[in-house]
Amino acid sequence: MDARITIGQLAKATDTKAVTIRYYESAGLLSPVTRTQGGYRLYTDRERDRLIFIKRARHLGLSLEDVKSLLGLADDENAPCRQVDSIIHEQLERVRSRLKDLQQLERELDRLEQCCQADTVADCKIIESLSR
Amino acid sequence: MDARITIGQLAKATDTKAVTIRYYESAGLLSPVTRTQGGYRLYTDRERDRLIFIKRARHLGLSLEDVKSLLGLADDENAPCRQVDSIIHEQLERVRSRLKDLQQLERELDRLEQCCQADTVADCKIIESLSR
DNA sequence: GCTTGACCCTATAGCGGCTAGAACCTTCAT
DNA sequence: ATGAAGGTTCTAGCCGCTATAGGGTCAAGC
Repeated sequence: MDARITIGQLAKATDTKAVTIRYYESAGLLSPVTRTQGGYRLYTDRERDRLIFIKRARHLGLSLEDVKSLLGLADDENAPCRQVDSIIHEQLERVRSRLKDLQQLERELDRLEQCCQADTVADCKIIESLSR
Repeated sequence: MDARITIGQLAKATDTKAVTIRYYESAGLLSPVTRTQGGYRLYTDRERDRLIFIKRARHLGLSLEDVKSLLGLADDENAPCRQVDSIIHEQLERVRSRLKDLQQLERELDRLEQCCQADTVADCKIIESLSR
């Protein structure tokens, strides 16, 4: 336990790119425990778990800012769960709103696609529809 | 007819910001017919219509690159409609794929939201789920 | 003709979340 | 001692705008 791994090993272990890990560091999400004399970043299981947490949260579509908040809350056992809830809830609302937009878009594109049987742009209903 | 309007008037007429119009110009989508001696851009109805076309296409979620292609096709009466179709079709596919992802996401977020009734982060199922 | 104020100009930097590249340094096995 | 593999920092690019700074132009009213 407490084994130290380099950024490349951490990257492989979590299926992340090393550049992305460095980027998360610059964004204040994940720091190496220490460095070698030559400046190589070193990580432990703790950071690996943290990175997995980050990836799962990102997979939910959360912004890095939200992920940062979640990490802060996760670090404090006494933090009110309500704040976690509200981050998730707001994301759910964003996703639902985006879904509505996309469904509307799908209908429009589908209608457009259906309506054109022409050969040339001169008779193209799609172009016509965009030009009105 | 053939009245010349400034960028601000075009912006108001099409509900676009002047900076955005300039940006479209820099992207090769829309140029003023001419300029005043002092360098002010001047537009006619033709550019207004073109900008409306751009806005409609953007509203369909098309990239500026795609919009540019559509404009090129629209300018050529003899261009094959097939190319227009395929731009629309590919966009529809992208939208459908994104819809699938988002629906999956909605389910995950919904599940997460349901499962947490705790007071503090120590018992929070959401955090637990992210940490596993 | 002159001033005022609304409008316009260019150039540059920033957003988010990475990704790519250059130019260099470290580590480790042989 | 050497060479390959992997690490370092820094800078710039992607998309589609948006914001800011620091200036110039235009039309109207006096």
